[in-house]
Amino acid sequence: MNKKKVSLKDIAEKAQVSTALVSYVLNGKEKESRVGHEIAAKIKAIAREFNYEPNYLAKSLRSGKTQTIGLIIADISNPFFANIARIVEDEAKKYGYTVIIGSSDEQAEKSWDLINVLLNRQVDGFIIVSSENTEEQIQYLIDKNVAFVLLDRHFPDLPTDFVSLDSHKAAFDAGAHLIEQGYRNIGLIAYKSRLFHMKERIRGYRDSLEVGQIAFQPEWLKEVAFHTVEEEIKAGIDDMLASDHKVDALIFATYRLAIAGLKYINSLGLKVPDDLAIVSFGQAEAFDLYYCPITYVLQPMEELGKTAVEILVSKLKNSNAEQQQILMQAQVMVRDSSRLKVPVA
Amino acid sequence: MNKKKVSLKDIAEKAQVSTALVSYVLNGKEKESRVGHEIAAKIKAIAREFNYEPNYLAKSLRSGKTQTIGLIIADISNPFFANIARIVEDEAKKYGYTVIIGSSDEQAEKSWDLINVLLNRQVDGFIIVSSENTEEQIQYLIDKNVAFVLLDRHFPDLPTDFVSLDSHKAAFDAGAHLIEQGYRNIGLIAYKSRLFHMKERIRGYRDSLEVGQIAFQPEWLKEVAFHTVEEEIKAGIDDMLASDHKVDALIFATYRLAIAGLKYINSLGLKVPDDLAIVSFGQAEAFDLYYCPITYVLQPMEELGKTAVEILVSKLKNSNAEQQQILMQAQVMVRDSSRLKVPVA
DNA sequence: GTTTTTTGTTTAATCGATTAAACATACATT
DNA sequence: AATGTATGTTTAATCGATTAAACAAAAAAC
Repeated sequence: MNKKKVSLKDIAEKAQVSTALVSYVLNGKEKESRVGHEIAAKIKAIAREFNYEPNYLAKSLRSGKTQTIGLIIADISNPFFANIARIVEDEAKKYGYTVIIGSSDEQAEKSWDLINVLLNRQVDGFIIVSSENTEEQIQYLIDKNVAFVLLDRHFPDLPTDFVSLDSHKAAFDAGAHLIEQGYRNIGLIAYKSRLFHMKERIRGYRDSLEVGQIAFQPEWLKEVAFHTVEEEIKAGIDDMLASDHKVDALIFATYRLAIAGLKYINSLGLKVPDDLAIVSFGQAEAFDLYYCPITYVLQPMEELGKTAVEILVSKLKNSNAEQQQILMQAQVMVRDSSRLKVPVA
Repeated sequence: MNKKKVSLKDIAEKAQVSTALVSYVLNGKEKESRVGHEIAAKIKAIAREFNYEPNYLAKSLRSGKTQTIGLIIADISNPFFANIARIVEDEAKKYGYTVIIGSSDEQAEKSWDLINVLLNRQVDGFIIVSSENTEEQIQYLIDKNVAFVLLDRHFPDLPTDFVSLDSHKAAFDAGAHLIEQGYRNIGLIAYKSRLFHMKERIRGYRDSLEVGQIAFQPEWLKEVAFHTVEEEIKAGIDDMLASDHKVDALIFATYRLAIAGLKYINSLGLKVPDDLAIVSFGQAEAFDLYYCPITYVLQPMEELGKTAVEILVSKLKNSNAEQQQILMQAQVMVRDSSRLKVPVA
């Protein structure tokens, strides 16, 4: 609906030259194309006067580059991803890229849709937080030779660039921390998922028990389905508490799980950490506000996001740049919810 | 980086016809353009076989429409805006639009940048959550005849479409609710801002006191600057508590303010609601998790977002559609933080 | 005074799709 | 047979920018 925009042609007409000259001058190619000084100055003046802004569509159509990145995440209304999105947005802008965000809701099908929509929109590349069962999508991108970087989650069997968290180490540290604080019956609530990072968190947790010489009890590990989190968490916690090896500490593998779990723990009237110590992945304001601040696994969000953009941009510049596979370290931020266990008298 | 995409021309060559026919057929204009049945079928078959997807850039360049909406918000990492963004994203997709989100950080300058970047990207229209002092930007869009809808905030003096909350009524209700629950010394923490919705929240609060026949005390109202929220809130709460008319209830005008305020209230060891009742704007998970669930002003986010998209889309379809100015009603969701005041013995 | 080189500028193809207008046929009317 | 009307299909301009190649005129070389 804009008033007709100023085009190269308008400037060319006004300056009485061809559009070629205008293009050369406005792209700083006066030297190579040896444009006359006076004409160049004249063109610049007119461009300024007309407030000329090039048409990105035309540029993109010609160049095949849109200076646009597609960011696929699970859900922008989840604080974790919203944070990531913000960081990616800011970082991309530094390199002159615009970001288009799409939420997959952890559904492979939606993820497919997004990839297709964004490819149609000719994004130059993708940053993807993969959902379960999307290996074929990734393979498709590889086959099509589309540039992309996986963020936060990756597939160990696929040869892709990625920037993820060392989930095994993070979960191990979380478990080790609880053990150190005197807890012995430690449960983990994770998602039921084939995703590698989730499997790694489970493995890290179990390894921490093993190193701590604690015999793992099957009922300590609950893997809940994405779409029935609320109910399964309740049942899971009930089960853990009814166990012969009643848990005295609980690790949540993600922020969403922690929110749901803590709500239920509240409703049971359990006191944290006396009745149940807590460590969770994913920092959030909610944790600060809890009556007992929650110990959490701090993920280097800023670095994760920035590095992903960096890698993608360098791939876009040089398509045969070396593959980068980066695992970043998390840090256990100790708060009250995992304070030293008071031995039961 | 994709393998060369299939274009109309490729199909035309394969089918031994001109690109015009292919275009007609694939756009369902076989009838009007009376394309032969066999040829049409052939073209469709080839298109399917080649897995043809039209190039949006070319389409857009020709049509002048990009089927893209620019969404300008304060900060995507703020849950309130992230929610809005998600709703807008989903709703826009239903109409075939893609959304590009930009965060202004409440800074007029960044907002300008975003508008320019997005205009260059040829977005068809905007949905804008305005920052302070951006009236001239809005006026610029009006002058340029760019389609847009203001969301959540609007300028009463500018003739624009908008979808906002009835902030006066919402704040009034919040105040009235507290009065009804027996609180008499009610404070309000708001942003220091010229923005209308903020002024309205303050006015609504004051009107509720007046109707409740409570004499307003200047120290009950704190307007804190955006960039020094933390410190100013602390000072403000200290002041309210030290007052001769010590507050027994507090309203927060936004989610961010509530988070900062509650943290400080926690650290002071005050108990909600016995020492201080609370009502806040903006629902959030954090409120559910608080030891005493927070009474909040429920904004009809879903409807706000959907309606904004709807209005914008109808404007894009018909540029002289009637101007829509919609104020939606919020609802006070009563929880424990504003329970009936227990009279001090 | 030619020929070559340098300097300055224009032409025209291209990216991929859309669409009015022109152009062919075939068929129907009178 | 001449004319009119459907029915199919192609041509070519267009959106706005880029850029190799062609062209022309002036300056340098011999």
